[in-house]
Amino acid sequence: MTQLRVDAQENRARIVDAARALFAEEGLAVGMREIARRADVGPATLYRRFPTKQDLIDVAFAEELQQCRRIVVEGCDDPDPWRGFSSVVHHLTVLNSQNRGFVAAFTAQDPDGEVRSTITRQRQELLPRLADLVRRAQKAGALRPDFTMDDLLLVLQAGRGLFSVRPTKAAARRFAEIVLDGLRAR
Amino acid sequence: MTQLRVDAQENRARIVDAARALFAEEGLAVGMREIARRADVGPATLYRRFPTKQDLIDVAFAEELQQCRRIVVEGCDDPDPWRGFSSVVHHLTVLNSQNRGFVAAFTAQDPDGEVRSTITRQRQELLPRLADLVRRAQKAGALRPDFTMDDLLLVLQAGRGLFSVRPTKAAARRFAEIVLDGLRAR
DNA sequence: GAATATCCGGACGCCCCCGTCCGTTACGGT
DNA sequence: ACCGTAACGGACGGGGGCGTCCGGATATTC
Repeated sequence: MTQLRVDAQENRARIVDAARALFAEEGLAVGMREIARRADVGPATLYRRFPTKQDLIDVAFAEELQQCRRIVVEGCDDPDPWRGFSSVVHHLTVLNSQNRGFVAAFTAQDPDGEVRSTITRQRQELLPRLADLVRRAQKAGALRPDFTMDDLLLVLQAGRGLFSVRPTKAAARRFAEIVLDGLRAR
Repeated sequence: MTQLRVDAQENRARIVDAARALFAEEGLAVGMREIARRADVGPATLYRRFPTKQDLIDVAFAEELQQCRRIVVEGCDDPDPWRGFSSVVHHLTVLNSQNRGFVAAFTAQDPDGEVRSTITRQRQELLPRLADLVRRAQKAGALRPDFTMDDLLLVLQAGRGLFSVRPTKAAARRFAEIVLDGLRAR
């Protein structure tokens, strides 16, 4: 791929924008057609740039992925492990609540092959870091000792349920607050 | 409607069973066709008995609705309001986790008319009771004073997110435990 | 064992999505 | 200004769900 023609670049950009918006609002289940319509582009153009929905997902969530990465890295670098941990939970919960598709994309296993989408790779890098953060927070006596990584995924997954009502940031923050109070060591 | 012919009764029963199973496993979005196939019945037969999906939902969730009602009533009758409250949260969370469709059906507003499905009526009866339980638990100093009914719905909605992973009872129980620890007054 | 009302399900027309093909448009280098 | 080619999108065949209709099958009644 040398260089796209400028009109093609514009179309590609509009497609990515549309996909971002629709994935965030409606989730990953939106049809390719709907994305194309929103981008004001024919179906063929969409498929030409992104033969697979996964290709589109990878590009559309690149920004969120960076954001996610920043949240985790910053949390892990915090000298106070509990503050780092609660910051991660808080921010990831809010991020989820603002983007219906992202957690789905982040959590989804890619079908049994070696496909290894960008997102999968990121996940594999971030999870061990989080596990370490959890360990440190527990050692510091701040995080309940029976906490496991499964619990973390549990909480993040639960955040997805918030979408059934209204994806208010306030609601997400409140939820994170309650959960974090439940996770603190007594 | 006088009395169904016995073969028709059998078919109706199989339809309800199929709907119950599919709603629980897949959610309310399952197609009428799929329900009919699972019940080993033609589409027309399904539509003859249940012209609307809501009709089918009402009948299919009758049992869960009773169960839900029992959970709430028993919780409200508990002389220890915190024990009652936590029992409600715990059991409703587990109930949710076992049934993808139920919370959706219970939460859904019926479209702006006076339709008033059975489920809607139940909800309108149970919510005030819960509000009272919340008030008593707070007065007893067991439930965090800033708790609101919105928080309760928030938590129950969040429970729906658990379905994205695996609807284990254990996971649901664990989630309820964490949340309840977060809701307890300090 | 017929007569009859009840009930069944295959089939229909409609709509929408899927991924692809190909005739047309318009960009960009000369 | 011209031309080669990248890029476009309407249209296609296939598949599936929707709610309904109607000719045939079956339970019930006498």
